[in-house]
Amino acid sequence: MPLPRFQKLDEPRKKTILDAAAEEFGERGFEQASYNRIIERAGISKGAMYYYFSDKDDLYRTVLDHALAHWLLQVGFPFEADDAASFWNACEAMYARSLRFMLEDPKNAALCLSVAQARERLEGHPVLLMLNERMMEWTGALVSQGQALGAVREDLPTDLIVHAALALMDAGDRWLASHWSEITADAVDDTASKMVDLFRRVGEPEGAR
Amino acid sequence: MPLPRFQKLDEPRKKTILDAAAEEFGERGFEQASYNRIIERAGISKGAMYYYFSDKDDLYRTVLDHALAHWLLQVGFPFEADDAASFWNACEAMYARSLRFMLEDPKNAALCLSVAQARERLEGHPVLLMLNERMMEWTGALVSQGQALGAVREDLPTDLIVHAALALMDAGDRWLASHWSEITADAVDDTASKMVDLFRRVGEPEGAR
DNA sequence: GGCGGTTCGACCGAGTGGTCTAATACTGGG
DNA sequence: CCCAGTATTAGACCACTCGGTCGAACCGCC
Repeated sequence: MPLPRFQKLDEPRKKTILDAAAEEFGERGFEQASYNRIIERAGISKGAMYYYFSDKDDLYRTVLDHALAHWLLQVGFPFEADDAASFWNACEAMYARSLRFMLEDPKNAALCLSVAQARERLEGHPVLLMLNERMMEWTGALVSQGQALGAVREDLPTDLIVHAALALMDAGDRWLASHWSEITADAVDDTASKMVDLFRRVGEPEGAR
Repeated sequence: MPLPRFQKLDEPRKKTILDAAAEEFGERGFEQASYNRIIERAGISKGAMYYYFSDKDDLYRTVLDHALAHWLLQVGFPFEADDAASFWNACEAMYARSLRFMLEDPKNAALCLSVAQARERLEGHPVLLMLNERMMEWTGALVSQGQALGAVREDLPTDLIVHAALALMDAGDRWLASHWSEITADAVDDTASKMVDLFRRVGEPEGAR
């Protein structure tokens, strides 16, 4: 919710500002990020910045909104499954999309990771907590769908499965990050397949294979 | 590495100071923690604090050292395994100890979680990074032991397994934290068993059961 | 009295998020 | 073409917190 004036800005200017903010917030998180430094990075004056955003909070929300929108667009869809096998295939495809997203847009990737961090710390900026809750609901829905298709076990609390799934996802991201240079673009599908196998092991009903 | 004078303080005074610091650092992490606030909490003057610790960094290291020492003592040992089955049993016992540690000493638990956080963010205070590296080496050794006993698969990169294991552990802690009130002391073993089953699913060789 | 170890808190410079005024750029109407 | 009035920009300034310093005071002891 930037002040409406911001929307009227020409595209490159908007991008410059949002990019600078995304970098700073991504690198340091909300608290540690310096509004002054963002202003400096964006090559804009303080007055101008406060003319477009009411405060640091406002800018943060705007930047996160953008990143999340990108993520949903690029990763979340399509997801179509009508039996257990196609469910796991769809997961694999989605995971591969997620990897590509991280690879090609590290700036937004860092922001998305900060959402995961809020989950890990159980605290953080209210906006992070809210996004994280949405993320968990979204994952919960996915798990339920899997259960309905017989792809996911039902003998554990759903929220435990959700936590485990998200944790594995983060672990994968982290492992990927520490092997960044070795991951060529066409190794993505292979990696996704390996990772989703871990998800299956955790999530599949006993003796499903 | 507090200044040697600190060691000569009487026990309750030391405890007051370290507790205050552990709380603040545990709640907010190194950067966000306020040295001034710790001083206030400890009910001590600034001059006295700087008389015992050379700076914020020094205090942080000291506090983390204490917490880690406690953890190792209470959780790390004993761990004895001479075949696949006893390996997983030992894991279960260790996980149960870890749960008890978290339950009965939330102050230190929060500090230990901040180490996990450094892993998740791939950055943080140098001391956190170092501790985290030690933690990963330690887990890596555990995985190797498991592999030697045929309890852990060898078809994945070791460090991926380590990342996955630590992630599942954190997920368990988090899930536990959000069900804090429901966990009675004697439910610990049951929970540990459930959780280690997840570890087994991820870590065991194909078709081991 | 004087000495060393200890405690105190005023003070410092740097950096924070945020405000405000004055100057500038841009607009449409006469 | 000029001018009034609005939209935009610049950056000095504000109060505050931060980690850290320092000289004075205090205390028990010889």
